[in-house]
Formats: sequence, structure tokens, C-alpha cells
Amino acid sequence: MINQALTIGRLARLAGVNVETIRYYQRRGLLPEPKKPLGSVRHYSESDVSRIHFIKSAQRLGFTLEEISLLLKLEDGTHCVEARDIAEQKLASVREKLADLKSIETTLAELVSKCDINGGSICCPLINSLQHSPDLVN
Amino acid sequence: MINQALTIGRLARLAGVNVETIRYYQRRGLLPEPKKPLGSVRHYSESDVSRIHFIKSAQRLGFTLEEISLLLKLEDGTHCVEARDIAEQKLASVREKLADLKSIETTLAELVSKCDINGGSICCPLINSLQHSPDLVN
DNA sequence: ATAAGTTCTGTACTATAGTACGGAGTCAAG
DNA sequence: CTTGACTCCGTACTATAGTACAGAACTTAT
Repeated sequence: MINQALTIGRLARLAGVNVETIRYYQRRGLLPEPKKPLGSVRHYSESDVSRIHFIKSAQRLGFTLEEISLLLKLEDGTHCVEARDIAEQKLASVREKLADLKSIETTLAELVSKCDINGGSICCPLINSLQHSPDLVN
Repeated sequence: MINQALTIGRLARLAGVNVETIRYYQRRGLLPEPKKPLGSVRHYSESDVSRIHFIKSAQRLGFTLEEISLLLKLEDGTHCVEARDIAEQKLASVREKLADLKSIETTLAELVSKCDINGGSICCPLINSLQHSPDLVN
């Protein structure tokens, strides 16, 4: 074909994923698998590119493929409330992780600066702290 | 033994993990495996409880067991300068993760609040955003 | 002292999210 | 019309982080 039809390889390049990933998403039901014209290859559409972008975005937000699959089932727009609930749950867990990370950041930063002051002495304050305050992070 | 020695089962209960998880950590070198007194069972100490807590805390922060293993090498007390270097690397990666999480948090919070405003309209803003702003989080 | 519960050891299995591969069919360019 | 690239399909393999299980040894409670 002259004006290149969207084959799986081109779709993959457009969407920035591997061909194998597309097939995997199809197996998982995250992407529709277009019918294969007899004795030819499958053709894809722009909407498949969008859907892969959707999946990748959602993954970056910390959604699992399972959760994304759920979100995609709500796509018809009539289940906005359910979608929001899922997003709210994610938000809560992200905030929890944020709080944890902040506390470890503080702790690590303190330890490193103590270490700098001591200049690698034999009694390293960093190691000391880890040895004597293993629950630092809880 | 009358005043119960810390066997693997008790350690597991104290630390809130499975016995199998402890064995797994031992296989991975994250936990020391105490010598087994001939014809008896292994005994553990409080420090093993602490170490498991530490591992679990670090995991919640998104560290892999591989990374945690590195962190735990700070505890061997013999390489103070190296320890500080590792800690500094960890601090950098913690700060990166923090930044990532913050942007995820912002995005999710925005989506949820848009959802609230729209109040379950037919054109769900959450799904919409994910579909039309694939690079949201990058 | 005997049964029930644990521990030990090794191996195998689970889920998640892919990646790799082999062989056959199909397409596009020279 | 052949060559090389791509597609299809199924299966198998990877990494991460465990969990499950079988059978023997050991411990604890009665």
C-alpha cells in the first residue's frame, strides 16, 4: 500500500512500544484485535495509538494493567463516578507514599550531612544510625 | 525452652511477614541466616525483627529488594566512605522519586477534582484527560 | 512417650508486565 | 520473482517478589 496502512509494527513505533507489548495488551483485552482480512495482515487505527497512550499514561500514574482494564471498561462515559472512585483510591495511596518518601528523604539527608561533617571517620554516623535506629523509617 | 527463643515462626509473627518470606530474604542475602545448632533449630534476635521492618519500610518507598540489599550493606561498618556514597546516591534517587510522586499526585488530584465538578457527566474528564493528554506526567 | 505443631530443605508454583523466538505466511522493492 | 522485512501465532522465557508444598527432623504439650 502506498499511503501506509497502520500495521502492527507502525502502530508500535507510533505509540512507542514494542510489537510484543501490543500483542500482550490484546491478549489481556486492553486493546481490541482487529479482524484479520483473509490472507493479509491486520490494520489498526489512530484510536489504537490513543489507547496505548492512555494505558501508558495510566501506568505512569501508578495504575496496574488490571486497574487500567477496569478504567477502560468505564470508557463509555456513563461510569464517571466509578472512574473517580478508582482515581481517588490511587490518589490516597500516592499520598501515603509521598509522606513515607518525605520522611526517608529527611532522614537520609541528615545522615549524609552528618557524614560530611565527620569526613569519613572511623565511627561513621551514617552506619551508626542505621545500626541503632533500624526503624527510622516507620 | 522456657522463655521462648526466637524461632523463625515467632520472628515471622513479630515482624508481620511469612516464614517463607524470611527464608526468601535469607536466600537473597537480605537477612543473615544464623548457624543451626546441630540437631536443633535456628535462633533469631531482635535485630532480625528490626531488619525486616527496615526492609518493609524501604519497600513501601518503592525500593526494590536489590536496592535495599545495597542500603543494608551500609550496616557492615567496614566501608564508611563507600557507605556515604551509597547513601548519597540513594538520597538522589529518593528525591527523584519524590518529584515523580508529586507530579503524579498533582495530576491525579486535578483529575479527581475535575470529576467532582462535572459530577458524573457523560463526558468523563478523567478518562478524557488520559485519552487526550498522554504526556501529562512526563 | 506420643501426637501435634514447627522447622528445615529443596523445588515448584504464583502474579505482574512484559520480551524472545521459531516457523510459516505476507508485503514491498528491485 | 526473488529477497528481505514484516506479520502471525503459539509457546517459552525474563525479572521481581514472593507463596506453596513435600517429607524428614525437631520441639512442645499432654
